Amino acid sequence: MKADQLRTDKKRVTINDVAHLAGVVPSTVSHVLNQTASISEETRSRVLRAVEELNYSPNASARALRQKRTRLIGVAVQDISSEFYARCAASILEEARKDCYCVLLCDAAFDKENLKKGVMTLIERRVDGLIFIGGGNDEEIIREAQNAGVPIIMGDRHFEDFPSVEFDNRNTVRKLVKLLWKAGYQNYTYASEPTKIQGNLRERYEGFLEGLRECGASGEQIRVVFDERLHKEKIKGSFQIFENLISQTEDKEGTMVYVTSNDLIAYGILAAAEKKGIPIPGKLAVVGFDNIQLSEYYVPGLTTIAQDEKLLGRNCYQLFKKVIHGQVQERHIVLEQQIIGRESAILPLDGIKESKGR
Amino acid sequence: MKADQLRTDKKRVTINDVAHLAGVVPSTVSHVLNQTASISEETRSRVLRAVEELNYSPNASARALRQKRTRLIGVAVQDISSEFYARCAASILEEARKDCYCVLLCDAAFDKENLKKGVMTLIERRVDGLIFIGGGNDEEIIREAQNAGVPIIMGDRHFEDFPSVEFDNRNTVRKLVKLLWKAGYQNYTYASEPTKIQGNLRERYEGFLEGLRECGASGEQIRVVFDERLHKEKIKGSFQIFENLISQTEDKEGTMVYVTSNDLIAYGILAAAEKKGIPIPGKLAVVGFDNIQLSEYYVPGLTTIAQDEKLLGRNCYQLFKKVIHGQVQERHIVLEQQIIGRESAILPLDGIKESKGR
DNA sequence: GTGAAAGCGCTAACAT
DNA sequence: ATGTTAGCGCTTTCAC
Repeated sequence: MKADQLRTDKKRVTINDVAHLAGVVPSTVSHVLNQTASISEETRSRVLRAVEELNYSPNASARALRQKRTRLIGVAVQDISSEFYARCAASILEEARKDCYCVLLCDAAFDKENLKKGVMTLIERRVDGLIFIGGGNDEEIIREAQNAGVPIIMGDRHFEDFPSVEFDNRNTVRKLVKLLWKAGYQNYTYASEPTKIQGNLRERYEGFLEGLRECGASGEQIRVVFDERLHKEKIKGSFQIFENLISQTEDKEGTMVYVTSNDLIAYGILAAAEKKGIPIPGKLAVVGFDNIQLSEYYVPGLTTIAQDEKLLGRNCYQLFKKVIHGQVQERHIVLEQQIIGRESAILPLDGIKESKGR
Repeated sequence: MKADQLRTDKKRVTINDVAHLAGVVPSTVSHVLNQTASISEETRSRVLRAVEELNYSPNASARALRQKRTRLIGVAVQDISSEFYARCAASILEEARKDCYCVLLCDAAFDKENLKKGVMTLIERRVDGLIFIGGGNDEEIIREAQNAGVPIIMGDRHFEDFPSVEFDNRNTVRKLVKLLWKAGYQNYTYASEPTKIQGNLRERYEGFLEGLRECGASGEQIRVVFDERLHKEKIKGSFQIFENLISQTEDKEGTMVYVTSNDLIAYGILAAAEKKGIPIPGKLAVVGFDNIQLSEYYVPGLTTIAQDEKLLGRNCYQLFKKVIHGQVQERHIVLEQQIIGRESAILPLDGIKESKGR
């Protein structure tokens, strides 16, 4: 036996076996199973009995080859280990399951090469569609899929005119900043991964700046920290960065509020602050992003921005279905985010949701 | 156009097109691409040029149909949204990618019906193997896959004689309890999802009881809480449960230590304790399970048990490869867990890892 | 209402 | 070293 040969050689039951047992011809079995022609009730039940008896399960590869569609959908995420992406994937999986679509997952793990290799494989698999969740700076990979004729959907992201489902990042953060200003915060630090790669991160940052400008904040009141370390191990990176930086804020008059692009980054800052014994939210306040499960119960409760991953996933999937059926009305869907006020940063009560949940 | 018809009808380039352009016959192209025969350097380069020029990408369905193997692997998890399962999946995805295997993910989302439907679809897809991570009480589903002839691997789980990769739950918890005893804790509460479904949870619980028995603890010192609410929304459920229960511990002499089956459950308890103003770890101590990313930075740092998800995933994948190649030596792999002492429960220093990371 | 027949794109055994 | 050929399991015209 060759080393690379599988021992999957066991005979599987085919449509022919079913046909034979039912005393009909394969195409009849196919028609019964797919309801693609009217079959007499008698033959129908004979066929179904044979299917049952042989425990027949149609071969999806053969079907795909013939039908020129696979009922496979590719989902490429930046990092399946992070709660946001995992929830997006879960949502798409849920929709797909109802539909008998299968999901081929591609986890870039923050690495462009991984993404490329994964997407190329998805193309070979002839996925009926490809949903990119997050990411950026990967035009070449998208082109590859585009040239292969794979319908593409962008989730939590925008790229050229590809159909997309996005959150209203800029406006939400602008609104957030205004609330913070109204609450009396004077000094602002924006803490995020570098924004060059991901457009949605850039939008958030711009919303941050816009909001402050509209409030009339001066340059001295604004500090910005972009750091590569905030990409992968966000908490650790954040803790390391702010363990040093944080002391500087103590000199300033008024409270420093940290606006971050991620709850985990916020936790790193909180951890650093606790270590230094800085009172929260008195001398230092923090706002996260994503509203992960823990954020409601962390002490202090984390003020953050919730994104409905389930809604994002569902919309991506539905957009995909529309695209492959050639019925696209609206190509760009924008979803609202929700500002959630808790203890880590005090927000004025009007207009935002106070969700303590307890 | 029929409603159900896709507009994927665009002609894709096939091996015939490549052969034609290169002036050879399809099988030669196949041989070049798969290195399955020796081809003269000259034809080889001609073929490759044609492949390049036409941007040819082989059709995986056709190949699968012919080869009777799909290079598809199914991964079924209990809940992709939780960090543990997501990391396991990420690890398998990483291994599979290197190998040009694709992963079809099935997320049960804690629902047996979901699992069943998902697995049936995976069977139709003719996955070369199926890795179950976690779960239980689903014999019928496993049988279905078994009868379909799909090689099965169990991860973080044991079922009959199926090849498996597990953690040494019983011994780890036994060891943990002994350390807690040695540290002087007198009162113990075990907090977990019900253990009927998942064998590994049962092992942990038994390790807990064994450890305490060996230490000579009396029945009055032991309390056990199994609750359905700890399955899905673990933190919320935990908080709700212990918000009431926790007060009772204040009457007792000595500190109550909570041994839990999950970090999130531990956080629910911590949140409840903080709300009640109970000093940690003075009057109440907590041990988690899984060592999620946040646990190192939470204040107080969470004493917990780390499981190497990457190692689990890798071992599952490698076991799968061995199984399909018919070379299985050891069918059951047991991995060590790691007890990590932090501030939420004090452990004696000897024999365990003090991982503060800062 | 059912059967006959072709073919989706690829690989593998065999022939040359 | 390359070409010929058959066929994987299914669907889908097209006859009857």
